[in-house]
Amino acid sequence: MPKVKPETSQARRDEILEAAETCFARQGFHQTTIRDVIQQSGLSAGCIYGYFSTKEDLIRAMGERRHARDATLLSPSDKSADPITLLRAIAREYLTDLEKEDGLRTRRVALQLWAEALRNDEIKAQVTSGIHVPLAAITALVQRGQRLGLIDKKLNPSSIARMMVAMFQGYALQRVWNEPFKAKAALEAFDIVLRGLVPARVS
Amino acid sequence: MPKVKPETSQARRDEILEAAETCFARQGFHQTTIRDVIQQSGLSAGCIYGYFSTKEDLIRAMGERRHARDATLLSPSDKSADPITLLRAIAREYLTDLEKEDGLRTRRVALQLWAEALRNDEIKAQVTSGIHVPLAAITALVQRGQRLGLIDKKLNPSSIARMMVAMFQGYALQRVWNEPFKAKAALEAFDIVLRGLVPARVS
DNA sequence: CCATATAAAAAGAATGTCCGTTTTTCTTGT
DNA sequence: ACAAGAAAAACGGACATTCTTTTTATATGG
Repeated sequence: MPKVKPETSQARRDEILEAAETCFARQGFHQTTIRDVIQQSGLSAGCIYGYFSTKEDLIRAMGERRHARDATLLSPSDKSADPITLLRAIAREYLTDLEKEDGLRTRRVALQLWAEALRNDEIKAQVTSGIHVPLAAITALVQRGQRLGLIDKKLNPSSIARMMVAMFQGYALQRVWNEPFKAKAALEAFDIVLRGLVPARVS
Repeated sequence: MPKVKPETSQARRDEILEAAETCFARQGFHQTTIRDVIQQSGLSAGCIYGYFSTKEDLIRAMGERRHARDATLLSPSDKSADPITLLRAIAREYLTDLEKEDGLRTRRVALQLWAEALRNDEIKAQVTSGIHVPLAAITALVQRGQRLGLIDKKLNPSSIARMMVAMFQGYALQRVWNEPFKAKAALEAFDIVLRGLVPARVS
């Protein structure tokens, strides 16, 4: 019974996704034709449709791939250091990743997905769940900081989390438009926020 | 000479843009067909192509329209109140506008434009110039604040401006995805940033 | 260990729909 | 009445997808 080894099959799939990502980053989902993906991958129509039933399916798979990547990026290093330090570590990791050249392609696709989420519920679920993970992590950190007295107890943890995530996403936007972006400067700006979190000193 | 009055002509143009905006907000640029716009507007293909030479042209005009709207929204009220208050006023205006239901349609189109900017240089120019106006305004305010001793002189004004704009844009993203968004909570979070700006007290 | 049969996988041509745009015809304002 | 504006039909091309043919990998029999 001649069936190709699963690892080979998986490799082909990745090959196709890789080619598709290149095309999508360059031209967007809807300007990219299957022919483009064919050309980029060096494969054929029949082959691609063996792995993805439809172009939409390919986009969905693209979303999954991205989702997985970001989930690992923004999850807090589980060390039980103090919350402020951990927040800063998360920001640092995200912002330096943003600065890297090779993350650009990925982030261009991410922006496409953000827009796609407006009209495709499945993509939207991917995108929002991709947000909720870091939201929850940051919220938990802030709460811990409050318990430790490092962060003003009057502040709403989830509002803070939303603000930080908004910042990160906004930076990502500026980055893909090739606006001047320096992780160092962005991190300094993030420190301003951290400074604003500390409880007012009673005088 | 039977030519329609310019005001009528302008009204038609707006009518078309209005219909297009509805379609674009609903389905995105590339899922919207000219036929959709025809149906939505109740006009005809010939008519639309009399006002816009091409679909791309329609998208470009859409971008201009949005650009104009946002330019007025984020420009600082020119009063010479203290910079911190003015920053807060800008944030307040933007965030409450974001909360309004009728701004949603517009912002959905904005997100499409953000993605479109990746592959269309004209749109990209619109988008980035739409950013640079508030960036400059906020930078100037921060500088004034520093001169007045209200803001820590060690901070880089344009980094701060970029951070704030990133925040605003990120909030806009969350908003169009129907994530829970409350202008009040967002403004409180913004106040954290403002608090972080004040110079460290010498003790 | 090689040869071969076989079914999956890939290639490449073919198909039919849909869409942007143009052209032609009709309507309307002045 | 007449030219411009608008409607509606028509066109050509491109695209996603399918279908047919060819190739390839593997399991089995010698």
